[in-house]
Amino acid sequence: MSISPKAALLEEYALVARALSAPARLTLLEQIAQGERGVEALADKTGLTIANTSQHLQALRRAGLVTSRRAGKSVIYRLSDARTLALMDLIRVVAERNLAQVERILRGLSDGADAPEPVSREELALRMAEGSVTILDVRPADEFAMGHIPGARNVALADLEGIAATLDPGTEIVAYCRGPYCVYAHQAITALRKRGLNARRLEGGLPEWREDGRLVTA
Amino acid sequence: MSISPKAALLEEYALVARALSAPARLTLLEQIAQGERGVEALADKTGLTIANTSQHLQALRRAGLVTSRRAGKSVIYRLSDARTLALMDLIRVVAERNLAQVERILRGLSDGADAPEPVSREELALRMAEGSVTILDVRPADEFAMGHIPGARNVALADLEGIAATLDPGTEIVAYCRGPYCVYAHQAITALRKRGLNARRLEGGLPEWREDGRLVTA
DNA sequence: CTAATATTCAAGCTATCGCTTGAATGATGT
DNA sequence: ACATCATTCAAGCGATAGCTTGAATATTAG
Repeated sequence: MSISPKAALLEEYALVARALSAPARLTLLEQIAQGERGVEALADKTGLTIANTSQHLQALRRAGLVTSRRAGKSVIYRLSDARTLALMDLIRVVAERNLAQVERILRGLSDGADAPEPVSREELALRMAEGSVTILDVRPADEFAMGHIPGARNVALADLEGIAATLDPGTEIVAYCRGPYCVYAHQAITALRKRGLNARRLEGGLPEWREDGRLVTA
Repeated sequence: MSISPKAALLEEYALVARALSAPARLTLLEQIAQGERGVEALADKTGLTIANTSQHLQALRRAGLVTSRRAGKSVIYRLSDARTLALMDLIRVVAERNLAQVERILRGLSDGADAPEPVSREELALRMAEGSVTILDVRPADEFAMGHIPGARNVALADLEGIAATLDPGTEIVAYCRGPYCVYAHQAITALRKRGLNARRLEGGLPEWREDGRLVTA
């Protein structure tokens, strides 16, 4: 009565894909990618209830995408390894290349302004060495506090309008946020470019930067 | 009333993942990876009903994983591009590394025999140039007929027992099948090694070999 | 040991999924 | 136009997913 090994394998592979098939779990993964966190913190960040968050996290754990450990009263979840990020990114790439709807949404984020190609992490590292670039971190302050690209300035999207005037139009600006799923950087770039500033988006976000083994200051 | 762009994007990404979350669709993708095919052929190969197959194929198309074109009365489906294969493979890798259950199933396929590391496609290409290797294609004859690695010999799993005696124990044997989801090659290796033959599995299968831009003879 | 806190479990509800069946649509050849 | 063949559509069914609510289970503090 045992099912075939092939069917059993496919069931397991499907389990991994299924874990990535709910938007709520994708946002959870995006948050966990910023750094390990407990259930309550993740629930706060994502707006899900605690119980719901716990259930989603267990689904992610069953699929091998995250691991958990106890720390006192809390249970801390973290990504299993870099492959989880790679998988999320590949899904994003497939969606961007093949789904017209994604194209449309991303174009909508630019809101008429031209959206230049993102800056690669390598290029940014070079520019940083030259000191010829201003880096904006457009994530919430608490995430910034948990780690950010050295020299980056933390600016909430809401404060961007006020800050824009203080930025040098001559220096190139590079903005980043949580990662490839995050739209803050897109929106920041659009706002800055409308003001005539030379702003581009960083490819990926902090998790990818960190994954490259580059320096992150707490 | 419009939902946020972020939520809309996540919905699209989730759609891609969801397409990969049903075993039936994974087997369909594996078949399509062998070469483009019509609905009826895919239904035959997978054992699904025609209508069911058609519905799954449409889900895959909506997710951008496959494309279709009309050819006379038939509708031919094919993979959108190499990224679909890459995505399937990354899911497999994540499952193999992180899920104990997968480990167990794969070990079960070796059935007590030692399972050596698979042969990389590069290594096989070198060995082929030297002529120091026997290549076995353990897929069904009709798939073999649609394309195979040059010089490969097509052997059904059922006939393997009879063939084994005719194989030179001195020459290394490399077996392959449809791709990383296919278990025929695993089983073939196990059977051959039990007979004392020096057999290893090719990494990936024909689609991956083809994707590397290597020669495939019809 | 008891209280407080963080997480998980369990039950229930609605929406969706995967599959089947039977009818409708599209393209081709006579 | 008609018949034929391949595919898609539409309706229906049982099973499952995602969310909520309320209770149960660790773990630490007092």
